[in-house]
Amino acid sequence: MGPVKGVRSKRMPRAVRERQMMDAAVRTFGQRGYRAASMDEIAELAGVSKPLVYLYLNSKEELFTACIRREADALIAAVRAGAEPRLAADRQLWAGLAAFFTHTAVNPDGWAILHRQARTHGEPFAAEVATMRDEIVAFVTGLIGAAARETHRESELAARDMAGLAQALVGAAESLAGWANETEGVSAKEAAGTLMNFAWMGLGDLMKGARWSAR
Amino acid sequence: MGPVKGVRSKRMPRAVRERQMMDAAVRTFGQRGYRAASMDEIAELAGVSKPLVYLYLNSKEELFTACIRREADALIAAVRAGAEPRLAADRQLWAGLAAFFTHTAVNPDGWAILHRQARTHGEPFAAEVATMRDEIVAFVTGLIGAAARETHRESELAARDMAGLAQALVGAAESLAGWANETEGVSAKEAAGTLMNFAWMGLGDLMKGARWSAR
Amino acid sequence: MGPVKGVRSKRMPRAVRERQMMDAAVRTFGQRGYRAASMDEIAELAGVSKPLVYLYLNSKEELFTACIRREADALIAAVRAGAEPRLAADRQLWAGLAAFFTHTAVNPDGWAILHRQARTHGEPFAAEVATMRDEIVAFVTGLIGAAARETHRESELAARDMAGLAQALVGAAESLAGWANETEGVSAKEAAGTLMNFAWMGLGDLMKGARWSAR
Amino acid sequence: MGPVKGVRSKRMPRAVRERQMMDAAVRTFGQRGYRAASMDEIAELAGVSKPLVYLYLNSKEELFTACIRREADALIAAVRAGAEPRLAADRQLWAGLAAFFTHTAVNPDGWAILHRQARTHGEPFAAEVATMRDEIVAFVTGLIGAAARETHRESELAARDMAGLAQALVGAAESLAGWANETEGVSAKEAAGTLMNFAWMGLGDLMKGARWSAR
DNA sequence: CATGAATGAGCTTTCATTCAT
DNA sequence: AATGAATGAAAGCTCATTCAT
Repeated sequence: MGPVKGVRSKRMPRAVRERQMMDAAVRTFGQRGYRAASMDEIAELAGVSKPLVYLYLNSKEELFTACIRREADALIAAVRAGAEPRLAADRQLWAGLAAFFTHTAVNPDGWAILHRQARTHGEPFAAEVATMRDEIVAFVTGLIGAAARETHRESELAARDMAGLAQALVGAAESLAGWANETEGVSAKEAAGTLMNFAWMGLGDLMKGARWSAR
Repeated sequence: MGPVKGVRSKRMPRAVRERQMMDAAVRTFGQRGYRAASMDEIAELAGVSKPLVYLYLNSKEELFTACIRREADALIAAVRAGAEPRLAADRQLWAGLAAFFTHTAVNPDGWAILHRQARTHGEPFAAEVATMRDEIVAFVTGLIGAAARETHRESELAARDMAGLAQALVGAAESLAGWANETEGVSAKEAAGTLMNFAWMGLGDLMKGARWSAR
Repeated sequence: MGPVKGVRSKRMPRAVRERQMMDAAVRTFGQRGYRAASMDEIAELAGVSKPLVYLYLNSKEELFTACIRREADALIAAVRAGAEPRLAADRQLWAGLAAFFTHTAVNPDGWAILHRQARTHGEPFAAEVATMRDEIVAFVTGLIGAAARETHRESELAARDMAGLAQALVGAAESLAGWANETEGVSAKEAAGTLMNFAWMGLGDLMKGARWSAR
Repeated sequence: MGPVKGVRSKRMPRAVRERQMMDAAVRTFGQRGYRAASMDEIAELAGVSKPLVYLYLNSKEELFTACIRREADALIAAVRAGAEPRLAADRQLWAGLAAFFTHTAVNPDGWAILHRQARTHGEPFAAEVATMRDEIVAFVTGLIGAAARETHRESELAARDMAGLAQALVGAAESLAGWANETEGVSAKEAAGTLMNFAWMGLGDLMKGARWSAR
């Protein structure tokens, strides 16, 4: 089971300790929020004394920034790993969404930090996460453009339209991530399916009985 | 000109004073966040002494809750007022979205409280705003259902599907609200149009050149 | 006897409280030094809570600066009050020295702040007290010049020589202040007499053009 | 080139290591002050780990005391070496002063420790440096007595007067040391000359029995 | 001989909240 | 109706000091 959280286990190499601290910080920041989280609590959860946290991570601000970066990188990596580039664009989108829902479900504190906390506590942090979100939006925009080219020789979608659409899609995904994690029995794949139906087919078509499917 | 903010003017009826305090609180909470906002700052901005804030609003927590309620009610009212019930369901949806984008653009501090702060600072506040969001989701779900009935005798959309779709739609709207407020020259109606295209027509149709229009 | 130090006596006008705090701060800083003095100790000695000290004096740094200024002003005022301008220059100097020794004897903590602490704890504070010392040096330089003119039509003392002499005289006075305060039974007037013997008889010869030389 | 400061070089004899540490400590204490200097900084500047500093010097307090002693001994030695006992008393005094000004100019951190820091941070340290100062004052008192005997068979200077004069002279010297080190282009010999003018010409008259009086 | 890992204790500062008038 | 005066409690951060290797 590894060392029990909250109990001091002495003399570990720095890298290990640092990981423990970051884990504790992500959990505490995710659940309490940046301001409400105290360094005392983080240190206790990590099973170390407060000075050690400062020795390794320097300050609350730097610690939070480090958490944001770690979680952002992990999320991006998960999505990219999910969306295999050999697939068709719409299938890539579906797979990316599924990976996204899976990752956020498995890693709720990290998701809370990125989605809620970082954007609520001042420019430096918000900028950090905005960079990551922009990366995802760009990724999605690229997929939409690719899909358009695959489907029709001459797409009628202007660049600015695509940006708005990508914003809407990402926002919808973020919202569904919360919903899926809270609603009993909604799996990541299910959520991804719902969103693909919504995004790809549109409400109008859905009402006529049309459905998007992986093939 | 009315009483200048930040300057003490004596002896006003309670209702007026209370309004001044709430205005100051919404602005301060919206810009600083719940924790970073200090009662000192709120009192000063309201032009009253701190004990008076406590006399009327009891505590920081209650004050924040009161702000959430006031802003939530105002937002719901704006959306309901926008979506005239005599219109067709899709037009109602469009009108409601336009009203939503307009209200959030005009009232950014209130929107920040609802969208960011309340959800980030603990259950009691999150629950408060969840209630409002559920109300909006229910409203949207109702519109989707109505549209389905208007269009086809037997809708194939199950209740649970509709809930997910409504979640996605509301999330997309929230995301676009931020995007529209930050992006130069994107009006509320434009944002509503973008979202209707996305939601009603779907990416698939959009690529074929189809567009949703108010008529 | 007034309110006993260290015991809380409630609800006093701000000016009174502020004076109590400054008194406590001068005493604590003077005896412990800037760094070793804790705001806790100052607050306790002043008979108030720590937050009140911050409310009125803002920070440890500002509090220390305020102490320096207050004590510097008091010392300058004491010396100026002692040296009646109607007297001959040498008598003015004697009177000023006597006032200086008296003030430092009566006010040892204030003197410790100016002479020891302020100069030992960083530029901002050192600059503050340097200003005052320069004022005193200028005052003494003026007296030396006046005495020279009174005694001999054409003084042979160059400006730079006088600056050095004034530095030496002030340094000697500072040193004697410590010695007189520590040595049993040395009064302020006695110390002033000793220093006048040392300084004046030397100066008197200098003014006649005499110089000591290595051979 | 010798080992570069701040870089670890392994396995040196204890005496060498200890010297490096003391050098680093004198510099750090002299520039930052006793409290503001951190053992971390000292260890880093010495190029060793903190535990080694503790192993050799035991504690911050002992380290500081050791610095005071070393610098005091060095200063005394410099002054004694300067004042050749074969010379006449006034020339001895001049030479001693010149040596003093030279040593403090060359060794500003050591002088800061003795003159400023040690006297500012509590009895134990102040006592340490007071011993050294007393030694210098006694040395000067001896010179004054010798000069008096050389000049006049029966000196009219009582012992206590001489103590006061020596205090004044030493204080003047301390003050001039600061002035000379800060003022562009004032050499040690020049400062010694200024002080001899000030002091000796006055003392010369005193020895002839002259006295300044308030009337 | 030498150090990486770790902490107890203390400091400055802030804030929500109340009392006496 | 309204406020100047005051505080308990806690938070971020630093530092001298020690252990285990």
